[in-house]
Formats: sequence, structure tokens, C-alpha cells
Amino acid sequence: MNKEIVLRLSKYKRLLQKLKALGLEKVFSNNLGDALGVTPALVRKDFSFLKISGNKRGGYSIDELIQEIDDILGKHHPLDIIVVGCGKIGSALMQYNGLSRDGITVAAGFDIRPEKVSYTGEIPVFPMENIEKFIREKNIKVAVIAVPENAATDVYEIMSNAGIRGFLNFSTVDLKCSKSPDKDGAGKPECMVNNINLAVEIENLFYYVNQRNGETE
Amino acid sequence: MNKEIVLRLSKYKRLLQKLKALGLEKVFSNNLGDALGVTPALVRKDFSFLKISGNKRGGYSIDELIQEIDDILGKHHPLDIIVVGCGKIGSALMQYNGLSRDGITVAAGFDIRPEKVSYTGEIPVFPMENIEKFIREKNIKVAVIAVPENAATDVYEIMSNAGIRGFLNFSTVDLKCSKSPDKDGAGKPECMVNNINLAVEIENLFYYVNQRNGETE
DNA sequence: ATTTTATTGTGATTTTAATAACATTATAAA
DNA sequence: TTTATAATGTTATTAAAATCACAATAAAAT
Repeated sequence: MNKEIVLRLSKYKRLLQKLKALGLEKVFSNNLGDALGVTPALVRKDFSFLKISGNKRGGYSIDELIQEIDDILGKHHPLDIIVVGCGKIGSALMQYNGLSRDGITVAAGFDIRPEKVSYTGEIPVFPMENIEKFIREKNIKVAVIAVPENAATDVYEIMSNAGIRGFLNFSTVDLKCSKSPDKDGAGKPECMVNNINLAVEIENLFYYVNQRNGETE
Repeated sequence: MNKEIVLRLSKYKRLLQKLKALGLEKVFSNNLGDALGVTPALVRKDFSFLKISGNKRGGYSIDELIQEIDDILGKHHPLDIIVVGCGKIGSALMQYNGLSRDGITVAAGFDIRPEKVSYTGEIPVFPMENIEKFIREKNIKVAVIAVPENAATDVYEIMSNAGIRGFLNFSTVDLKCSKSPDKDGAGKPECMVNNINLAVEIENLFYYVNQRNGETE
């Protein structure tokens, strides 16, 4: 499955939950397409691909869609993550309410600096030495990387070896996930990395802003 | 110009700066392609498109590439932004060093809550009433939105009217930029919005992680 | 000076994702 | 019960982006 379609699924679901909260029960490919800025045909294709069928004239059942999308996104399992690096960005994420509202739980934070370690807060922060054990024991599969540039690859390696398979990387290095080593390069990726570089995003915005001011092209 | 190519430009540049710091002077399309995970042909096409030419056997001059990319990304103008919403995410961004390292300056923060307002810190936090005046006077064009869901569209409207043209949106609503109203829908977008939904990103990771465990397909 | 080589620059091809178009069919209306 | 309608589901088409492939050529080697 395509990366874009998975992102659309999350967006459909958020929208559907809001529609449901408003008391709606059915929705048309039309409505979802408008909201996401895509054609209704694409919405139908997505659902068709997911084996969700609608009703020839009544559209799709919102409940069924939500249920089905949650299945696909694995929302019926606990979504436990850890955050590595409890500096500015890392601790903001740990305290961010937006995650728990979507069923995502930050199980713990980790930091190499002793002064960041704390077992008293709502979410404990452990020293880095404990990370491997924690990942294995709690069977954690997804982690946020919020460490400085020079530590990122090391931290990635450690976590990757301990069993983390999904990384949300806020460090300034672009991490690429290693392939399965046993198949000498031909294997499918062992993990998934999602790099978010805030400076890149902002530079990107400035580019467009400058475009607008400059050439009328 | 394509959105993807602009992102690649930022990535090329970061890489080039590191290579330069190591003392290198020339680089081949080959090297850049490897690092970014694209083919060398695409790298050459990007540069060709930017009117940067290399040397038939000596590759590209790192200095020239950096200079040229900075030109295109508008890095010779000041990159001043504001942050609206000084909660967890917002204040983390304001204090984040990664931005200033790339020449991006947070000129001010804004918050509707009086207790967040402060003129003593390194970056002042003003009350929301002042935002329009500030944007106009300082000619700010790019803003980060880090407010709760219910405030996002209002805040977006206010800033859009005051002159902001590039938005990095961390709120949980997907903002879509409005088109120029004078051309009844046919005009080019008036602004650019970059939505980052952290919960969506993490859900996305869980999807791939679950895939790996499940079907061997 | 000549030949070889390594790299650029670009046209052709492939791949992928999205749109457009339409045949199908469940519901509603007559 | 028949007809009309409004939505789905899917096939064909278009558009876009990346890769492939190779001719052109500057530098290095002989």
C-alpha cells in the first residue's frame, strides 16, 4: 500500500469522527473528497482497495468506515511509544495532549543527561542505559527521536537493534532505515523512518513566499 | 517549481554544508543522489533546472551550489517568523536551537492567555491583540500555528488577512489556503500551508509496524 | 597529440498516482 | 410496478515525477 493512501486514511478517520459527533450516519465520497481536496473517485478507489463497500445510493456508513480504518491502522492494539531526548522538542511531545486524544500513549522518555531523569512525573524519564531493556520488555515498536544531530544515528542504531520499527525523527539528520542484511540489499526495509526537519519545512515556506513577491511568472 | 524539488534543495544544501565543513570542494551527482536516496540523473536534472552547470569531469562546485541554492531559497533575506500559541509545542519551537542555526529567527510569540505574555525573555510573547500590527510593521510573512483545534481557523484568518503567506500548522485541523477571491476560484493560492499532524504521523508508523508483524505478503 | 575515461546534460521510457468517464445498481418517486 | 435518479465501483486516460540510457565532452593518461 502506498504511503499517501495511509495518510489519507488517518485524515478520513479524523473527519469521520467529527461528522459522527455531529450526528451524521452516512457520508458520500463527494463529501470526503471535498474536505481532503481530492476527487470523489479517489475516495471510492481508496475504499474499494480497503474492501469497504458503500451503498449504491446511500453512500458509506460512517461507523463502518471508522471501524474498518481503525482495523487497518491497528488502533485496536495499544499505541505505546517512547520519546528519546527530553530537551525542548522531546518534552513538549511528551506533554502534548494531542497524542493521548488519539489513543497514543507515551510510555516513557529517555535521556542521557542525569538531570533530565525523573520518576516522579506522569511520564517517567529513564537514563539511556535502560532503553534497550525497556523496549524489549514492553515490546515497544515506535519511537520519537528528539536528540541533537550528533547523537541521532547512535540512538537510532541502539533502538533499531532493540526492536523499534517505526521512527519519528525530529533530529536534523535524515535517517534512512537499513535494509534486511541477510538478503544482501534486496530485502524490504526493516523499519520505517519519518523525518521531520523543522528548518527545512520553514525554508520551504520562505521559498514559496518569496516566489509570490518576485516574478509574476 | 515542484514541491518535491524545493525540499530536495534544502536537503542538498544541508549535505553540501557538511561536505564543505569537511574540506571538500567538488561533488558529483552520484554522491548527492546516494545521500538523498535518489538517482544521480535526478540530481543533475534538478541542477540543470536551476541553471547550475557542472564540469564534465570534475562534478559540481560545492560553493557555487550552496550559493545558488541559497539564492533560490531566499536565504539572503532575513528569515523572520512568529509563533502563535505558546503552549507545549509552541514554546518548544520558540526555544529550539535548530532554527537559528539555519538563519531562521523567531521574532515573537503570541498567546491569548495573559499568563503566557512576557516581555522579559529572549523572545517576547505578546497578547493576541497585537498580532496584526506586529505582522504589518515587521513585514512578517511566515508563521507557525500551535494553537488548539478550535482556535486554529480563526487564528489562520487573522494572520492571513494581516499578510502572512506561509503557515506551518501544528494544530490538529488541516488548514487549506484560500484562493485569491478576485478571480472567482481560478487564481493561484494566496498562501502556502504546511500541515504537520503529529498523531497522524505516529498512526502512520503504527500502520507500517503492524504490517511487518502481520501478513508476510 | 591522441586516446581513454569519467562525468555531465538531456531525450526517451517507465512508473505511479490521480483524474475523468461511464456502466451498474440500490433507492426513491411516480 | 415501472421509471428516474443519485450514488457507487471500475476501467481508461491523463499527468507528473523519477529512472534509464546514451551522446557529448572536459580532464587525465599515455
